[in-house]
Amino acid sequence: MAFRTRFAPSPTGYLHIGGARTALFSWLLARKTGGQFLLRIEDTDEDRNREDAVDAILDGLRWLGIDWDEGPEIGGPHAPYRQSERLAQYQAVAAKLLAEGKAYRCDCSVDRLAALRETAKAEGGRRGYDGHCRDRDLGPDAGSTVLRLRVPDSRDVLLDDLIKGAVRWDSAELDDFILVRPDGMPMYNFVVVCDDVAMEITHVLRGDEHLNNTPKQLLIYEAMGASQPHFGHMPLILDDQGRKMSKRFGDVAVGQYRDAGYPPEAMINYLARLGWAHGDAELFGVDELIQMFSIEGIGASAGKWDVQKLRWVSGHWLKSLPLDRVAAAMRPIFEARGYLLGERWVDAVRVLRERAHTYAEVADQAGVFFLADDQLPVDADAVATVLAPSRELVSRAAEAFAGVAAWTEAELEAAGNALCVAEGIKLGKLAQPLRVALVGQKVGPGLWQTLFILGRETSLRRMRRAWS
RNA sequence: GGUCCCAUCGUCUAGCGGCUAGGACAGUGCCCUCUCACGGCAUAAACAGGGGUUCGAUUCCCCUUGGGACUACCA
Repeated sequence: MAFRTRFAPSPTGYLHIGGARTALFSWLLARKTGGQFLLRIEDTDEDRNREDAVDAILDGLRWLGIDWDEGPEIGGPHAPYRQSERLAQYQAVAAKLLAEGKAYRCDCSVDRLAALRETAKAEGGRRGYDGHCRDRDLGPDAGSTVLRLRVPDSRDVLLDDLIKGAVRWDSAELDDFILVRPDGMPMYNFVVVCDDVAMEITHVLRGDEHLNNTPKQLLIYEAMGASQPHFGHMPLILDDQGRKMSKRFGDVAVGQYRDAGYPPEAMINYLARLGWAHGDAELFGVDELIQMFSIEGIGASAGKWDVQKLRWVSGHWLKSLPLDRVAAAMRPIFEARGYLLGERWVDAVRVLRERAHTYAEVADQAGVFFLADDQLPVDADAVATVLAPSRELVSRAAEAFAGVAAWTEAELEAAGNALCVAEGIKLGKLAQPLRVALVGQKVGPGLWQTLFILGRETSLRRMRRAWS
């Protein structure tokens, strides 16, 4: 069966990792079943409605490689895909509900409502709104009115959730909630249902925080006489405090991870594994995910965001992706740092990615190759304790390497080993001071690789100068 | 407060009545080695508690406890 799924973010200005994950799961389901994945912008709240806020979300999805079959920018058979442009449709549904007596007008003041909520809370729960206008049958000339749904007095509202299983509510717990505001702007629960019906969505995957909205929406489907889609409420992503991930925690926008140098493949892989499992497998490429993904594999309990594991996953992809892809991703990062890329910069990427976990780490370590000598951060302590006692040796090494015919790792290694034999020392005795001379640090890639990437000229210059 | 959800190593999880409770990240130790990484090997680490059901519960049911979400004329 082909699923029609959707992701319906509100324009917050960034793609939240929780949203990214529900989008990913929904997308995976659509791709797996040969169905469609749609994107819809929930922008009925005029207060926060900016075009660039939408773009940030689209950019995040695009970066992850999540494409949509219908939605902003590409349109589709159910256009428009912005709720702010679908007002007429909601009004038509509202008018029908009103005409059929499924909904009614209410002119209670916000003050009265607030007072009602207060007492309801103080007295221990139940409805906040008392149904005051329920049977007053207010007409169109009643002034400022909201439209409320007539909720059954006390009846079971059942949900068979794809992830949570059977959930039941008593409609007595629900208010005659508001469908449309006095100014004609429809409320969230109402538009969601209208759109999911209109767009023929078959499977709704969304965050757990929406579980309590579901009975209201179920009642709206009933009032509309529309058939309901399947619902799956995904467990939340928690921060290290065990709370729902929020801006307050720090890095909740996928853009922050992109900027921090995580490859999208890593983000996809980690996001997928957080809350979903396929046996013991940990590493998944997108194609594998599409093939392996299943709703049954989604867990019911919330999970904590673990940057350590993300980093490990990222390290895997950094090493596994085609070298040219990684190099292409690295280039702008190198340039942004003002690196002077020599002819062997791709070799540097090849060597460095084996020891890094993110693009940023590669860039950090690449400085020793691409920064001018006087820009290099030199470890003074290393120079004093490791290099200084062996300056003579390093300068003899410079002459030995100067005689190498072809500046290749193999030749360099041969020359280095020959020098050790001639000096009667072990490689370690030569390598450490040499490394400090070459890169100004005690740690770094293998000596032969370092020499090769640095090139003859720079290598010899740094050995001869030896930071003195 | 009310409604709802959740509960296996520190973390992500496997388990779908009978297992020495498995894997991965992180931790620790060893190996590899020109350093740091990478990698390899090893090690430590969990079924929240109490009742049931059952020949037998991590697994099914109930309660307790603990966590979380929601509780707008926001989405």
